Amino acid sequence: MSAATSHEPLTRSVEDYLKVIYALSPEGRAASTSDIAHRLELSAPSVSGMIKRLSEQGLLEHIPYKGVQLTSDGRRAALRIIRRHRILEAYLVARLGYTWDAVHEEAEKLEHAVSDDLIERMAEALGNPHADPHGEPIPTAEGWIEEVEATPLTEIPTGEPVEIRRVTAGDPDRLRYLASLGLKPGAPVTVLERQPFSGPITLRVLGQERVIGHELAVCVLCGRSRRA
Amino acid sequence: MSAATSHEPLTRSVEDYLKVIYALSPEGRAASTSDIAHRLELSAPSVSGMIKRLSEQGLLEHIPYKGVQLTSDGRRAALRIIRRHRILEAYLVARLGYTWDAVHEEAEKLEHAVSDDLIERMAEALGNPHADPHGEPIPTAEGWIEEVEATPLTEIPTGEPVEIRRVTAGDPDRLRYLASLGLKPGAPVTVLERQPFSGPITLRVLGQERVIGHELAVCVLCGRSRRA
DNA sequence: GTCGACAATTAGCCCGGCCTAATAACTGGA
DNA sequence: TCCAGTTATTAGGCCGGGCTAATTGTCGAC
Repeated sequence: MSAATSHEPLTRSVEDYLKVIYALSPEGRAASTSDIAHRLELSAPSVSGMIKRLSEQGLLEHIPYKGVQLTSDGRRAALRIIRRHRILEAYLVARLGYTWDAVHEEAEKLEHAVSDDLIERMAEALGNPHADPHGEPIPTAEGWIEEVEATPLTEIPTGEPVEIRRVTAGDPDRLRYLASLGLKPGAPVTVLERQPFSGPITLRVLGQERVIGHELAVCVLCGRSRRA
Repeated sequence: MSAATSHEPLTRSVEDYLKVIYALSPEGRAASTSDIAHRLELSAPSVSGMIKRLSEQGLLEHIPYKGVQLTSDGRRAALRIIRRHRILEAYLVARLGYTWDAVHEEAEKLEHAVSDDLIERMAEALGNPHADPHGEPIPTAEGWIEEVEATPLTEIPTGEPVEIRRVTAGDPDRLRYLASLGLKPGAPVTVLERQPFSGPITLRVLGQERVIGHELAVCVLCGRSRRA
């Protein structure tokens, strides 16, 4: 345990590692060194070295040649950073006129610099939102995160009216394009037709008929309309 | 010149050095290694080393054993950081409910992380203020800074109505105390009496008579009321 | 069961930015 | 004019966090 419990501030690097490890290890599965390296755009040996340090600090569980998982301390730290990131994104859009395609980069830098106090003030100013502009759930300050179940557009049955919950594209160009079609969280859509073999999908959104490719459609996650 | 013109991003450390060197070298005078070290709470050899690197990068003019001065590139960079810092302070107070004693620390970290874009959005949201909550002038994006002439309360003639321009205390406790007396930028004050030998000063502010010590009074800079 | 492909780790290096200890340069008084 | 004290710089080291090259594990195919 030792260092794990003591609250030495984490470095920027460490925070980035924890974030991607969280993203790469859904439900207790382990993240591989090379996946982490790929996500962070670092060499595998660099990641290997950091993994060793972080497991010595009690933030990771490492089974050599098998992968890593966050410990509960690591998970808590990761969720704190994710909370910062998503609140920042929400604030930038709501209060400073950013568009949803531009916030990620800015939040990526700020998340390492803001104090908890500032984050809570931003959250409060926004009425404690529970999702960021892309529909990603915002963890609470206590480290609880809502599990949003949502289905990619590619798997929604035709004719069933659904609502967009999350858009998982990161690339600004894709986000701008999707927004131009009205495909943003909260928008009601109905899949009209789906071509086989990863073909295009025809849908109705905001009264318009639209066709989008498979690659984009998998980023658009939907669920039944919340308020029935 | 070389590196000076190219816009490689400056590190956090470098930005801090430039800021304090700017603060320590008023009107072309040189800043000494030990003064810089003291302000940054670093050892003198560390500063010596950094000075060498920064002058090689064209940000400083260094005369060994004599001191350093910012080059025009260095000055431009310093003013950019100071702009960020002061706009951040202003924004935090105006939009997120911070008090003027709490903003410095937060801005100190954020100034190294925010983008120019974000800073300009904040400035615009505030109507492009020309001073931060302590009355310090905010440099323009082009690197011009207003020279505010102001006189410490300790030198204001008795009986002359003046207005507070700047409060140069950094310590949160002092700032809170001054605010509790109404001694903030913009407040009209009149010195009623001054005791000799750095003694206390009696003044009228907001219709109240107050007595403050010499040490605090030197931090309160005043000028003739702007709008006559 | 062995072999090859590929993933992961170790070895050894670099750089930024800090440190202490040792040395060198100014400066003001005797 | 020289010496002491102060101030600055050089020497040499450490740590975090990257890198490449070399080595070692793992595992599926034969």
